[in-house]
Formats: sequence, C-alpha cells, structure tokens
Amino acid sequence: MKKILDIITAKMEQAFVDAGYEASFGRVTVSNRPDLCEYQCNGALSAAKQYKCAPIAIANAVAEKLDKSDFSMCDAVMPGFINLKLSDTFLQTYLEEMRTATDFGVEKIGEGQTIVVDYGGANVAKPLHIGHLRPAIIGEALKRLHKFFGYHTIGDIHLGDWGLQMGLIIAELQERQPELPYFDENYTGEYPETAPFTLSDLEEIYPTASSKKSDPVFAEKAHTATFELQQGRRGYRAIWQHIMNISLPDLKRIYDTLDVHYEKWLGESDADPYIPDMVADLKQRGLAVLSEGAWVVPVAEESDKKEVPPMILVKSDGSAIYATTDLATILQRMQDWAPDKMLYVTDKRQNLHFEQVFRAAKKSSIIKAETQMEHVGHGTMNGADGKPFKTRDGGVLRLETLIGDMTDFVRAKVVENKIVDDSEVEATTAKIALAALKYGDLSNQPTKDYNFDMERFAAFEGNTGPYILYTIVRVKSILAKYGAHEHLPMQVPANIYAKDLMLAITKVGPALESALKTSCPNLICAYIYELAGAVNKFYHETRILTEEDKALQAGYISLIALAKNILETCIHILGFSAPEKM
RNA sequence: GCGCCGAUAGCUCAGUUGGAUAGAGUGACUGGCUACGAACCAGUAGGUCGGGGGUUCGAGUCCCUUUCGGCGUACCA
Repeated sequence: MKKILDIITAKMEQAFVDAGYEASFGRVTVSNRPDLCEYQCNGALSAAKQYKCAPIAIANAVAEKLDKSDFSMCDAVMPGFINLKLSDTFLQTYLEEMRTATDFGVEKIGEGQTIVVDYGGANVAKPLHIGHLRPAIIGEALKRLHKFFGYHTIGDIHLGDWGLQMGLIIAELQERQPELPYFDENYTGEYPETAPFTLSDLEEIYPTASSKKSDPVFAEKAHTATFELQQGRRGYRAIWQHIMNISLPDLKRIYDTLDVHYEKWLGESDADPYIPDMVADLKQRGLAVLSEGAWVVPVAEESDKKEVPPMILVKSDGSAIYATTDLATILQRMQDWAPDKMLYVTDKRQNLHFEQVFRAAKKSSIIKAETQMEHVGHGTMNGADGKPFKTRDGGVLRLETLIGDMTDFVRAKVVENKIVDDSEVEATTAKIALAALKYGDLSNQPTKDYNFDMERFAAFEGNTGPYILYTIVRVKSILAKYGAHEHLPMQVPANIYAKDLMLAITKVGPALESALKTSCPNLICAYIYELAGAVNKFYHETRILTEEDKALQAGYISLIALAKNILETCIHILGFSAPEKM
C-alpha cells in the first residue's frame, strides 16, 4: 500500500507544478500543530526565496490548484503554511484496506534480500552480565524488524570462544591442576569425557585468571596457550571442547528467558579454518604488510579526518586477534550465505575496530562493493545513579540476577493485584517483566547511554512496557465480550477520538520503515506509545458495548481490533508479548 | 595531541532534509469510577534548549568558538 504521506505529497507536488513552481517544494509532513491540522506543507516558505515573492501568495496559489478530493480542509495560512485535514471517507477507505491487507499493507522492501545480524558477543566460560543485555535486546529487535520487512534473516551469536580468554583459562587451569593429561604433551590416549571443572568452577576461574594478566609471567603463559590452542594442540582443544559443552547450554537457557533466539551459534573458533588461507592470500596480494613485527592491513584513506591505524591481521607472536577472526567470519558468511547486508550490534566503543574490519573486507574484496556493512554501536547501561552498574561488592552484575530482580519486583505487584489465578502468576509475571526490561531498554536511542531504574521501567504507569501491555489487555477484554469481530468493516469516524486513533493507525508503516532504515527500535516504541495513548483516549471517551447503533458499534470494534493487532505486531518485533489478563 | 559522542522542565528523555506556541513521562498540585478494567483519562505549575558569536525572513536543529562530561586513538574483545 502507498503511504499516506506519499499520496498527499504527490498531489501537493502536482499542485505546485500547476501553480508554476517546482514539484520538489510539495513535500508534506505530519503536522507539528495537531490543534490546527493533520498534515502540513511548508514548501511555500522555502519557495519564496527562489521565486522572490511572498510565501503566502505561493501558498494561496498552490492551495487553489490542489486536488481536494481526499481532504476535508486545505488552508493557506500566514506566513505561508498549507494546512491539511483528511476526509473521513478517505480515512475509512484507507483503514479498510489496511485491515484486509497482509501486515497492514506495509510494503515488504526487504523481499529477496539476506541479512546477517551479529548480536550476541557472549563469551563462553563467562556468565552473561548486564553488558550483554543491550546487544541481545537491540539485535533481536532489529533482526525481527528486518524479518517483518521480508528479509531472509540470519542471527549469529558470534561467540567469544577463541581469543586470549581461552588462553587465560588454560593457563590458570594448568597452574591449579598441572597433573591433568591435557597438559602432558606426550599423552596420546583419549581424554576424559567429563570435564575437570564445573560451570561454577569456570565462572570463578576466568575472573581469577583475568586479574592476573598484569603478571608478565602468567600473561606470557596465557598468550602461549592461546597460540597453541589456535595451532591445534590436542590437549588444549580437548579443554576447549569441555568449556563449550558446559557453557553453551547455560547461555541458551538465559537467552531463552529473554526470548532471544539465534539461528546460528557460531563463534570465533568457526572462523579459524578460514584464517590461514585468508592471511596467505592477503600477504600474497600485498594487502597485508609487515609492520613492527605484526602483519597489518593498512586501511587509512586520503579523505580521513582522523588517524585510522592499520588493522592488525597477525600479531607479532603469530596468533590471531579479534580483527582476524572478524574478517574471516565475514569471509565465511559471504561464502555460505552471500548476504546483502551485515549488521553488527555491539558496544559503540568498538566503532573504530569495525570501521577497520569493514574497510579491510572491502579492500580485499571479501565483500562486494554493494554489500552493506553497518555497526550499530550501542551505549552503556548505567545504574539508576548514572554511574556504571556495579554490585554492592563492586563486581559486575550477572544478567541472570538482573532478570531475577525484575521478575521478583513485578511478581509482587501481580500477586498484590490478584488479577490472575495462582497458577498463572508466574507466566503473567514473566511476560510483564520481560516487557518492562525490553521496552525500558529499547525506548532509548541505541547509541546513547541510559540509566537502568527498575522501579521506573516496571512502573505500571507512564511510558513503559507494562502500559503498552495493559492497553492491549483492555482491548482484548472488550473484544472477548463483544464476540466474533474478524470481518467487521471500518466506519466513518464518529468522534474526534476515533479519528485521532485512525490517524495513529495509518502511521504504522512509516514508523516501522524509519526504524528499519535508521536501525533505531526506539522509533517503534515511540510509535506504539502514541498509538496506545490514542487507544486509551478513545476507549475512555467512547461507550462501545452499550452503543445502540449496531453498525457504528461494529465500526468501533473493528477499529480497536485493528489497533490491537498493530500493537501486538509491534511488540512482537520488539521481542515481547502480552498476557491475556494483567 | 588528534578524533568521535553527549549537554533540552526538579528527574528520565523526545524533538523527522531549519518553520507556527520546544513536547512526553515522572515527581508536585487538582478533577473524573452506581459507565466496556482507574495499571486509565483530563487539567495546573515547571524551560534564557551548557555559554558566546555567526548564517537566515525564521535556529534546539546549520557554521565557528568555548566550558563541562563520556569514549576512542595497532598487537584485549
């Protein structure tokens, strides 16, 4: 379906042409003065300079020429705005078409294209912490948004399972249990099937090892272990496999509670087989050069305003670094899936790193010239006091703890309100808590830091996830009381609240599309908050179930059913869902 | 040093290629349930958009400058 703005703009452009002006001045926007009009055109103001005449004269001439068949109002007002209101019949027809179309008639602009969304960044052997929340939530939303627009989407967690962190664990393990066969280079037998450590051991081993990085002797051991692991040392590979076997199920379990699901559970280690040939090729083609003992790919460009350091391909100790695995991963993705677009959702501090990798990928033709590479760098989640999130003892807060705290907080309210039966408390609580957590995060611009305030996010009033859910639940309740409502046609709006709601409904396509194009899920949140507000106002001002005019009543039901479907579609994209009661 | 990002109501944030009176939420105060769910709706108060200069008929938005804060700047990820 055509977007309303496009329909009106086309008419306005024609009116500018008919009045003797350039079509480009005919751009129409949503009104910033809803008290005056629904849509507006400011083109006469900008045209005034070029045509050297009063803007109001142009506005009057254009308004005169405009095809007014779809408008109930078209006013040229000082200093030169053209104010528009849509006619009721136009709106009714448009909504009827939205109602009967697939996905509200939103154009599937991603049809036939493939996108890889890289949005996990979870490290094996390390519990997920609050730093993993944003990439998971934002990435999942962006992936679902692309899917909505028809893209073939592949979400890849890109596990951190290959770098120095693995070497650190191996080195620490060797210090603790040097007698294990994994460390005996002459050992040729089978290694035990059971790991010599548990999940909770791992969760303690890694931080301990990490804190010893400043010890040069230990650091050297860790680097050597990393190198040898990457070279394929048998015992180390066996330890690595143990770590994977223990970590992955736990990671999946937690991502499941967040309703975050990956199509691919690949990691840095899966890029490893591609590295030797890739490095040899880059060296052979002269794209990689030796510098300060390391092989690097110079990626600086003439037009750079800043200094862009070369991308390190092979460290001076011979081992791979994250840039190497990221580049090899791109190679693997191009070979296996040939995506048109790759989206990376990670902390914004990695921006330069991805700039380097993307340039190297392009320079070496690992990607095509037209392959879109985008780094969605997100900001940090801070505590309610605006300072970095810490536990009481100064440690990093585990993601599971955060989810648990939010769940406990919400459960207390659910129990207190006694809306659902005891048997449904947990399921309802989980849905509300997830909505609070995800909406609280996604309603912020991805690039900005924000403060996590549990009481504010889980508040059942204001611009929150629970408010959106509540709106949906209310409508569900009234629809259930009304009965079958799937095939009721739209009606001409009977009051101003109905018309406002209809206008809000028509904006779903544009809202989702700009969220897609800017990789900003917060635009979806802003939209559904506006839509939910329109629903609540309408609901509050209009008696629906007691309406005696049955045709009008059917129109009302059809209207709120459509609004509810849009809200549910949008929250599904955001990654949460509404309960039946709350 | 160089570069990137941010600063808007007490607090948390919007503000769509420059446009009409800078908007929400929250907190404060007030009104609305013998009406489909009051986790809702309505209203009041609260702003020299960090400071200064410039471009423009018009600047929160563009340019310059400056203050403060965060971050990045080749062998961590």
